[in-house]
Amino acid sequence: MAPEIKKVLIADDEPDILEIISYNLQLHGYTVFTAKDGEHAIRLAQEVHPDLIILDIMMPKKNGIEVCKQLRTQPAFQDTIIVFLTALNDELSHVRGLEFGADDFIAKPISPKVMVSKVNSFFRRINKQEASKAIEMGNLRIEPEEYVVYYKDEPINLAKKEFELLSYLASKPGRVFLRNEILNKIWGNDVIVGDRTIDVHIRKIRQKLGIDCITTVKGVGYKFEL
Amino acid sequence: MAPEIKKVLIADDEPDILEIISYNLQLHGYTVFTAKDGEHAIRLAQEVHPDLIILDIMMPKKNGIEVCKQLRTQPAFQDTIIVFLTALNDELSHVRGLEFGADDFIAKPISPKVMVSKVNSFFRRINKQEASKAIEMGNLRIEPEEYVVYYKDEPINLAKKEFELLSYLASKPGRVFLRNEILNKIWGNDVIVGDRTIDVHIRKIRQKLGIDCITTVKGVGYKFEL
DNA sequence: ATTTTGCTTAACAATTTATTAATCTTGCAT
DNA sequence: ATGCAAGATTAATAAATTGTTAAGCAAAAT
Repeated sequence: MAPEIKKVLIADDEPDILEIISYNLQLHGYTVFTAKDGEHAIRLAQEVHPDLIILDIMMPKKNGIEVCKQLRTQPAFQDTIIVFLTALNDELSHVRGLEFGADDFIAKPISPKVMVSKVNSFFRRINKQEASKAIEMGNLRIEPEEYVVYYKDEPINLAKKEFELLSYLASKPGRVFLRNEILNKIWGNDVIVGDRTIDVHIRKIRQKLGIDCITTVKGVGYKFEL
Repeated sequence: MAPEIKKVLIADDEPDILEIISYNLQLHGYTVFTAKDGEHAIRLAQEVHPDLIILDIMMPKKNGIEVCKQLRTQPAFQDTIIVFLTALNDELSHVRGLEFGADDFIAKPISPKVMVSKVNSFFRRINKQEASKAIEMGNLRIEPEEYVVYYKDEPINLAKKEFELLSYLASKPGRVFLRNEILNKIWGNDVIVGDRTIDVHIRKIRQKLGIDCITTVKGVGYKFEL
């Protein structure tokens, strides 16, 4: 898979908080992006595709809940972990936040140390999500542990990128993955590869599998379906 | 196998207990790591890969059961022995603990002396676990006790590392072991050896066995299959 | 003390995979 | 129909990964 780099986006309108948290997370190996208001956060998120987004609720331009709501409408942010920074005991925000797709909350004020360990635990959650077990559909079975795909119980060997690509698409059958999403996930959004690279890999997968399970959605991306 | 060093991780929120137990175990040749809360324990565990993990149930941040549950989701901790420290007669914890993958319990309070002998016995169990069970597949039989592999009942002498490597791979046929996993298990996660070391050992195994039972998964690792 | 055995490394060969570039197809809009 | 845009294909090339061999060293055995 692409990056070992763990990207965190933090949005808050207090520069001091941004600075100190950002510094501490960087110390622990995270790549941190900071935004000073809601709109900035959205722009940045779309640019760098963070793995974890931390949003202050009260922000200029667009508050955290708005930002979350808007990001969640995009497929690329469906699985991103989004958490809110809230004042202690702000029940209302909690409720509204969960409605709009937040994954969790962090109560303010928070020490950098606690913040780091919170973030660590979010990433453990992310990893667990990704570890996932065998995917099985019709005659096709994808075994992540074996790094092999079976079609009618016959093993088919895919190369690493091919296997990862197929697994990714098959992780949500029917859902269209944008070319950009695929690049981000499999190649990493800092790696720059040509336009046709994905196509060629898709081609090889189709060829090796011999069955038609990857559909092209022109101008958009690819999806897996039987 | 890798280190003769026996690593024990103890998590408890009482510094005194940590200190006295840790001291006594060290006297008996164990390398001890201590954690003061659940999250700390998880972090440490992932870092040092202890052979035995002792968790107090009641801890800040994350209780022992949570820690256990979380570690057990990771393949690397599937076979690690995890035991709980519990207040005497805490039936409920026992039940829940076993559900979440604990191997055993130690009742508090416990004297350092008893603790040491408990730990000793856990390590005997670990050794027994790792030895003793012969793996047999097709014409191939791996005898851990004898440190010998038989092919069609003809003994084949593998060197120590070769034997360990083969046994490890064969412990889960079909499953791909990452190069890193292999290094961790067979060489130890602190030992640094060159890139080609694994390959050379694999080569020798293949050569000596004469049959093709180790498959390379490029960019990923190796797996055993007949 | 000498030999043997096992582990590691280094250098290079071989193979496999990834990427690009160039050339077709195809569907769609004009 | 015609021209374009987006993908598909293919082959060539680059990059990454592994295989192989030989040699040095250290520890164990003789």
